[in-house]
Amino acid sequence: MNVILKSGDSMQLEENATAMQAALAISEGLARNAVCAKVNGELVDLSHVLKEGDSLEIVTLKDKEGLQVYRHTCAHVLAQALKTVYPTCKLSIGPVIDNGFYYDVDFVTPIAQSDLAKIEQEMQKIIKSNLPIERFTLPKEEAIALMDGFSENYKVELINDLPDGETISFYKQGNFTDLCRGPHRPSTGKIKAFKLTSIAGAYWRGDEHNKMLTRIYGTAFAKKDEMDAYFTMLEEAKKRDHTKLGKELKLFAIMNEGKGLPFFLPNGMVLKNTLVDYWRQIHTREGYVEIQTPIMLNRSLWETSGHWFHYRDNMYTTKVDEEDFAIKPMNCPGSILVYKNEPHSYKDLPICMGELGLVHRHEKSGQLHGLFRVRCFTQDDAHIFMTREQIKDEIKGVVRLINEVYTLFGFKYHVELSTRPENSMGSDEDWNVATESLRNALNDLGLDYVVNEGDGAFYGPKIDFHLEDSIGRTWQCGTIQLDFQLPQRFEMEYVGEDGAKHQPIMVHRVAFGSIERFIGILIEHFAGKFPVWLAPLQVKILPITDKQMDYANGIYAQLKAAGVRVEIDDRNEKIGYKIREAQLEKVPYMLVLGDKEMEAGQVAVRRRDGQQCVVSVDEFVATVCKDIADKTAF
RNA sequence: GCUACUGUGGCUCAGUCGGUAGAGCAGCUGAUUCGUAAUCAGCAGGUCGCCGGUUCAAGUCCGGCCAGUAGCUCCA
Repeated sequence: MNVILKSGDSMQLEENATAMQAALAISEGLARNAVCAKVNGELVDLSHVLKEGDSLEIVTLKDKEGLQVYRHTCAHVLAQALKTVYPTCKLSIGPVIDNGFYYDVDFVTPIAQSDLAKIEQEMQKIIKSNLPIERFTLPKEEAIALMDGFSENYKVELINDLPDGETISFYKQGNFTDLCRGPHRPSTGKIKAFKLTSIAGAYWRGDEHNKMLTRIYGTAFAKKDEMDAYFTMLEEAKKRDHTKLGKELKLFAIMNEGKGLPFFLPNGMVLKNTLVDYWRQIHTREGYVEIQTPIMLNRSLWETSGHWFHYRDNMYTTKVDEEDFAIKPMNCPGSILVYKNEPHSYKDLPICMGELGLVHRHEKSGQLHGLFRVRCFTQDDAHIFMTREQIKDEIKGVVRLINEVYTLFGFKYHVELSTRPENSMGSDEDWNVATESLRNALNDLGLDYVVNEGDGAFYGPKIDFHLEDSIGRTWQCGTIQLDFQLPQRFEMEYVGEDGAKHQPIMVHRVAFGSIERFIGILIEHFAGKFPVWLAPLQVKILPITDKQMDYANGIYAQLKAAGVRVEIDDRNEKIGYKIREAQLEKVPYMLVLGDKEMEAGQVAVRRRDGQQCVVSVDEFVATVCKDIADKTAF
């Protein structure tokens, strides 16, 4: 018989040959590295029997799918080890995730992190005994009976939810059998490098009303050095953790007196203000006006907006003079009141109203994390009020602006368009116009984007920006959301060309998202080594002895006059000590001043990255000023 | 909020079997005036997160609370 290979060539095989036999026929090396096969686009075991005309691809560990299957097999080894060490535990699910795998297990007595070593040892034994992994199938009823016999009630529940009449596949290795779609590597001995990394709680089926099971995380790699590289990468990520750097560089602090409520320290405040200055500059250029609305408004406003009923649990409220108030969790209602403060004509539109709004949201305590998830943060919010016809061009303007911001910081990003969800409000026509406008705006700009069908907000479709930091993690920051609901609830209007009243379309948008979160991301992205224009301290002058103090003071004054953030380290310390300290503070420029420089009217420049040069004072001032003006990074 | 883990001077951490706390850095004082990542010496600094319990005796064991970390759930 013949099968078609990935290359398009056909290969002749004996009748009833397996994928493994096909791999062997191609080459012994391929057979050795084979994890599973892809037959007619579906992943199958190597023991899969081929048929005439099948398309065949041998999957190895080099393929993403091959690595996933490998890790999945490792998850089964984990499960087998758990059943050996803890015979009374009950297994639930054990899938592959981005960098490894996990297994959710219900233990009679909880296990601890320290038990992982013992489990790993048992896994090693299973790997060493190189048990063959065999697939078999059963009809649904028998499958349930089998799992019931093992008292695996979670597995029984899973099978029960599968469609009637379906045959259920199982994988057996030694005395251990697990419900599984497969495929798997042919034997347990194929696992080379693995590690159990952590344990955590996880709800059965991801529902917080269900029992919490113990999740054991692990990872596996084809080779040990690949795994070592992975753990090294994690260590690197830890070094740039913004909570750690935030403390070391004295940028911000979160005190016990207010959890999730960050304090900005002087250095962090410089960073924040610099970002805000930049934000104002580009928004003014784009024709935005800026407003500020109160942090707290009365109940009737929040009833009109709907927050009082739908967002109550997350709002901080208070009662003053018998009247209920809420601290704003969002800026939009305030912005709408500003719009409604005077009548509008179609000639006024679009109105782009920006607000750096401080919002408070009572997020659950367990989800707070550094500056990434806080209870009080500043949104670089703006609302655009416009006519239906203006949607596309306005969206394009916002997308361009967000692109400009992310590009400046060197972030790559991807865009997602979310469309109408099931329980949405507004007419079909509104949704179509809006969604098409967003789509056309993205198409016009030639941007690639993913569509999330039905993932929009109930009040309108949206575009989200997910930015990628320097080590490949993604964060959702910018969003552009169309809103049909609030203009209606607040009875917003403008007078059209026809003299009649019309309802404006409203857009909510943020570029940074939350300034706090954005700063957190910047800290990690730059590992604390901010570009000169953002660095809290840009230049540190280091006189070698106090003989150079007058000279240092002169340079200090000159830099200060040029608007540079500069300090002199005038302590009686050796130059090596001063350099070390400035280096740890990650100051972009250090100026070493000794007799030589003083006599020549020069400065010895040491950059944070180790580069050194000697230049005239004027030349150095010009360099720094250019770095700041151009917002360049090094 | 849930599960697990953690909490010792400003920071990083040690503290054995329960016997009432230790280092380095930072700080202060003095000496040193020095050429590209730590000069030397001295001083000072802690109710061991908080509250309660067990014990002759608790940083250490137990319980509750507070806070942090990882993950889950959530982020209209």
